[in-house]
Amino acid sequence: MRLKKKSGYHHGDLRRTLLDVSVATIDKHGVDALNLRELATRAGVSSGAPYHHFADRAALLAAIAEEGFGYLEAAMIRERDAAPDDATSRLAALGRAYVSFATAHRGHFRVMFRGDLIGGDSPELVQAQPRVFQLLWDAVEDCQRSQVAPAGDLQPLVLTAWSAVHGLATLWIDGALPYKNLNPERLAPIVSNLISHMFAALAHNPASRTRSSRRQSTVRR
Amino acid sequence: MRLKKKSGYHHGDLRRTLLDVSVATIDKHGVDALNLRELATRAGVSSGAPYHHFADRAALLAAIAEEGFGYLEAAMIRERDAAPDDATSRLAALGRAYVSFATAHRGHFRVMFRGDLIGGDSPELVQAQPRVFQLLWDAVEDCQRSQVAPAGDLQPLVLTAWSAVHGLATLWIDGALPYKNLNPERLAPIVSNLISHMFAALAHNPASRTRSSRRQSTVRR
DNA sequence: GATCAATCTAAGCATTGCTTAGTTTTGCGA
DNA sequence: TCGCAAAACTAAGCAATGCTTAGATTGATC
Repeated sequence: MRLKKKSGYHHGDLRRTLLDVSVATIDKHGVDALNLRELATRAGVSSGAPYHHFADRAALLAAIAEEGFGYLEAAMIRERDAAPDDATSRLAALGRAYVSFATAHRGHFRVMFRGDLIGGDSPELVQAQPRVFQLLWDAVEDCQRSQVAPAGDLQPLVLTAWSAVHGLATLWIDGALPYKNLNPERLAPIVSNLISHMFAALAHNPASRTRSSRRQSTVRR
Repeated sequence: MRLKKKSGYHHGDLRRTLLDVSVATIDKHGVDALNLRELATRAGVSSGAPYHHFADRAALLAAIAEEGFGYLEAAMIRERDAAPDDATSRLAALGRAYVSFATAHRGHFRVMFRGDLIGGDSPELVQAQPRVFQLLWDAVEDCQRSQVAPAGDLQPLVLTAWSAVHGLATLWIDGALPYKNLNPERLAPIVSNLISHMFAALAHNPASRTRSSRRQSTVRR
């Protein structure tokens, strides 16, 4: 990953090269290992050149995050539309796409939720995340309409589904899972299985209304 | 958070002070904002002093992570033992404790899973995480024994439970949840509800065997 | 009371993010 | 085609920060 410059002085597509080299570095060594001077050297330019394409390091990372959300959204839509045409299958497909994206694009994923690094100023980035979230929200709502998710407040359901896939992706990427035998291929069916049955099972369990307003009447005043 | 030195030259308990000030800074501004020189100034010592207590920045962060795992383990045990004496309630208590810890000790939690920062060398740290994991594992196993979790391979069940609480905690801490009305108090019942019913419901759903060996016989050769 | 280890200070080196001033190239209108 | 303004890049350097080194101060132990 050291895309060379073509002519002498002008690089040709330095912005693209910087993004690619950065993502590869972050994938291999983490965000903190990304060094703008070394990055410039690897891209074949001087250390000041990147600043003509990105205001600062945070802006570079924000661009990576934005790109990542774009890829993620596309992958989720693709998998969802390729899934069988029932609400549960489509939600499961979204979950699988989420985890698959994280494991396959570690470099992007490692940046996408680091609000502390990228300082959520970029307007494109601010809009990218809610779009992904909306996909999930709509799918859960479909499950509810199809009565394969419990009635009631949608928020806890969406939160549960998102947390499960996000947690799995995060733990995997951080290398926190104490399983040696766990590769990304084995992750997908776990997600599938989880999502497919979780809401369906909950829907038939009368105790699982999700409104949090189950205060006991004795406590009420 | 600027514990002063008592006498003139020697601080008294610099190590403790460094940890406390660090955690407070990380809680407020993130790990990347932690600056050893400013840290030293805040603790009232010169910029070289911290290196007599921590080999480098990574070692300081590792100490914070280790401390965090200790607190987390204690909180989980406390909540579990205070819960009603059935497997489901105890697992739910573990989950609540996990999320509560994360929101209440953001400074610690932000470091605990950043293997890229702390370089997993410290032997105490290496042992701390599996202990927490074991708590979860045992609780899920109890659920299985009590038949409130599906039979079969335990790994996907543990993974699901852990992912859900870890994801919720992570999303919350990263400020990624697009809910304005969501405070830590509202998180706890969501976790409780999720954990309490997830496995129980799954246990009665015959399609949810967790062994991933459900290849169709037609594909088998 | 002397000695030694632990703790701390002062000073400085190397790395890295970013800026500034000037150079080279490209694109575009006259 | 010419000329010029904007874009892209280089070279040099400042400031912040992690870490090291040499030496000063303190507290503990015999």
